Amino acid sequence: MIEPRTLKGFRDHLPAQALARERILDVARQVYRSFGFAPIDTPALEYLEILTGKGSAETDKQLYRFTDHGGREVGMRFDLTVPFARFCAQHIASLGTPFKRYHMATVWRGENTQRGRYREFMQCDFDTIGTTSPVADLETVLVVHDLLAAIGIERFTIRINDRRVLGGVLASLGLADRATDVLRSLDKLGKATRDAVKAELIGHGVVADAVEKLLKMAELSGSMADVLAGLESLVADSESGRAGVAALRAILDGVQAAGVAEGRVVVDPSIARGLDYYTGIVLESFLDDLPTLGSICSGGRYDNLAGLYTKQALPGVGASLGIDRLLAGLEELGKLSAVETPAEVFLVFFDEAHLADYLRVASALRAAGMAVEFFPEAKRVGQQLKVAAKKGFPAALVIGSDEFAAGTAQFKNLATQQSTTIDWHGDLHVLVDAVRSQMVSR
RNA sequence: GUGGCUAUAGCUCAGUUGGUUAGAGCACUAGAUUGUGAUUCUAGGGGUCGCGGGUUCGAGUCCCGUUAGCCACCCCA
Repeated sequence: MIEPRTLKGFRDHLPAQALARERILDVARQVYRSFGFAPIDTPALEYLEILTGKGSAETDKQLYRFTDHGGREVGMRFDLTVPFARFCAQHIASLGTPFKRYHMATVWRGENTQRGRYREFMQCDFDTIGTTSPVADLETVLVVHDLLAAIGIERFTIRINDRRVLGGVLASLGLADRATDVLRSLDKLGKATRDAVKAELIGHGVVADAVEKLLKMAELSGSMADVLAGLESLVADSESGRAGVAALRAILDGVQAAGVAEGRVVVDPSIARGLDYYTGIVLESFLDDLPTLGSICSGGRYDNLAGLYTKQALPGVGASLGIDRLLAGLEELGKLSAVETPAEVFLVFFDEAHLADYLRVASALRAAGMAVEFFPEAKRVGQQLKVAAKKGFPAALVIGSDEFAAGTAQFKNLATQQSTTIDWHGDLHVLVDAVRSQMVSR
């Protein structure tokens, strides 16, 4: 016998989890579409050169790669951004700009696993390309907000910053050439201790005076107005830095105008993001009840998405929801439902002689838009109800020979164990209407 | 990829300085009960002790390796 097992970092999804996943995917699809983003898809496999071209040494290491049967060097996509860049280089001429798309698909990274970190996981990206409008930046933040809210997360925070602010501060400190290292160190504030970050910065050759200024920047706090004012004074001598602060201010004003609750979107000068292609706003979002999980939805603005594949400059802005990390978080917080069925009505198979009647009833309910599971075996009623309750059906419909004779049915609320009698006199329309109203008032 | 912790039934766990045939609760199956999820009672299925070596008269227990999970680094969703 072969031992059944799954690869490290790869997982099976049982119904309870798969239902939760699909629900979030449905919500994401709905929110993206509500802003006019259109769906696309790309292959899981790409020519290796497409994927390795822009990647850092790190992503190259994490790439799943192999030689296919035709001798081609291929790789599995490790994010949705790089394939999208290739996609745009090939198709933007026929799509036109600005172009808004969403893409929800599986990606693979051969890195070490941890809580909320897998080797196979799904990303739900959306991007607006071909425009440098600040409205697109604002809209990106609004989409993330609406998405997390629509998923039903009550406590979350979207943290935004602007690379130009960081760049301005670094330039004024003469650290532009060490930007990546410095930003990565600053990014650890909140996770590592202040002294550890300090030591790391000094290790990067930052002089003590500059270290203090960097920490002062990253630790700016108070009202949003205070933070923005603080940043403004730090970047006073940098034109792009001032532009960055203005952009952040515009986003805060915009989300307020759009009716986003206070505190949901905040400026956090320590948000840098490791990815070095970001050039404007950057954003990360966190579950307030589980900040150590890491960001569940991140993104930002970039100047040139597809420079490796086309001469056409394609600026854009977008973000990505990490649905598997989010699910790991929701599960840890006990916010995932244990329901194992997508159906609402469990139809008990009571009396074998009435099989045809059960099939008619089930069909009528389905035609009316209800999901119905008809139990395939005429086993004991108690057993069938037990199964139904365990799987989380909200309701069961019990119609035995007595009920068929009397033209009635028992509608059983499986959560409260209470039954009500439906008089349908053999008229399926009456039965369907009654079940529907019972489901609603349940 | 580097380092640390962990692994016994479907789940949660017990298992004595190494000593007979590895246990409990819950869950599951059948029956008491051929018309209703509980309770009770009866019977039952299910474990190569993650896997592979080693030490020993004897290993679930000690040692080494390996796989997986978790944690830290790194990076990120």
